[in-house]
Amino acid sequence: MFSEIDHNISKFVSFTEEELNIFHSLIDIQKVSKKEYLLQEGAICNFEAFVFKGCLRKYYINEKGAEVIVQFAIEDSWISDIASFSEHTPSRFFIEALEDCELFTLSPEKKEELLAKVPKFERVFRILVQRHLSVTQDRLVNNIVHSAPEKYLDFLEHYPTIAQRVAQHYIASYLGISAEFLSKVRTRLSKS
Amino acid sequence: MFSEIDHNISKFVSFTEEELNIFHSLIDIQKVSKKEYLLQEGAICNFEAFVFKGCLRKYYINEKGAEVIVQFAIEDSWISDIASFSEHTPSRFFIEALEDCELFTLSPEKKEELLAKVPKFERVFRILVQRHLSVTQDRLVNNIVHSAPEKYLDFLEHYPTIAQRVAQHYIASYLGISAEFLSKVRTRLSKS
DNA sequence: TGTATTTCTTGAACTAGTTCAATGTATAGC
DNA sequence: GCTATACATTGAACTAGTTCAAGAAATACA
Repeated sequence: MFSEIDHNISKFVSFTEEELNIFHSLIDIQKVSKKEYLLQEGAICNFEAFVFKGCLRKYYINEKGAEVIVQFAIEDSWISDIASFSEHTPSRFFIEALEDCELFTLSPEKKEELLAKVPKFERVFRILVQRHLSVTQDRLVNNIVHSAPEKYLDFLEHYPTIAQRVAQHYIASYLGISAEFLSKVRTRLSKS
Repeated sequence: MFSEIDHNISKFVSFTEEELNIFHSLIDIQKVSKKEYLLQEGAICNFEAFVFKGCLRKYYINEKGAEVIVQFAIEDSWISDIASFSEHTPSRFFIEALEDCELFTLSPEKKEELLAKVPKFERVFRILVQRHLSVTQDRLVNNIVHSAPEKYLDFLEHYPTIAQRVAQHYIASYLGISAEFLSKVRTRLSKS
């Protein structure tokens, strides 16, 4: 049951049985059904969640009232609003389950407790954030420079499983293009 | 001489005199003249640099041969290529001084040494990366959703000093719009 | 199984932003 | 102070992407 998350954190730092037990005692299991929300705008995000089953989207509503998807999370990935989580400020984001999900969650208090008891976790979280930053920077650059077809192909390459699991208009929102145009891009691509 | 950098890291964690001395003994001072490069594409980034004087840009060259600026760094900010730095892989980026600069730099080896001697630094670096991630995420979202005038106004608001210090076509590149269009946007904005 | 709802496609009219080329304006270095 | 070079502006022609509206296809679920 803990094998996926143990594997995920052990990519960077190795832990003893004992240390992993402490970790396990501090994380909670949470189930979220499809269409349920893990986080609502205005709430303070009190978790860092590791997905071990299911798929979620994180989005916000812009000034024009449109949803803008900023992240999809599937198995073996983490989702949270770090700014809200670490500074205890209200979130701008919604996190919604797109499928029935099973998650491990860590609260700010338990995270501090974990860091106090097993300081090695500072390193794990630093590296996790670092990787997340690297991915976000790539995505930013990708987004600034590439045309819609390029962005879509890039998405397919990076997230082939997500592309099959979520509705196309969600992908359009994630890529920052209109759903109609994505559809046109797809037919154009399939003709070549 | 160390006061700026000490202040920068002490925003998150407080240190004893002793700990700061260890830190100071491990960082190097480096001067870079205008138009000189701190990092070239293909090289392995062997530093995390804190700018205490001057201004730099980080960019890469895309498939079409165009420069794409991904970051400006001025006083009191950090610049590096984390992916290359932490995984010892060749960088895709150039980092060029736009003015004469003075920096503190930390090599991967000395960073490890610092973390070993003063583990509290894990926390500092985790929080620094976390903040950087937060800023990058905002920028990404901003970029996906906003029109050129909105992006430019947003830039002016967030980085008023940079806007005055660097050439306009660099700002255009950072915003992901053409230099000509930025010029048109500016005249349009000044007429209202 | 049938119906409601959500998702996807297509076309026509439009808009934001690009590209290219030409001209004007600063600035740095000698 | 002059000249070369880098930087900024403007206009005209173009292209990528949007918006709106309507219909088709897929899916969910009672």
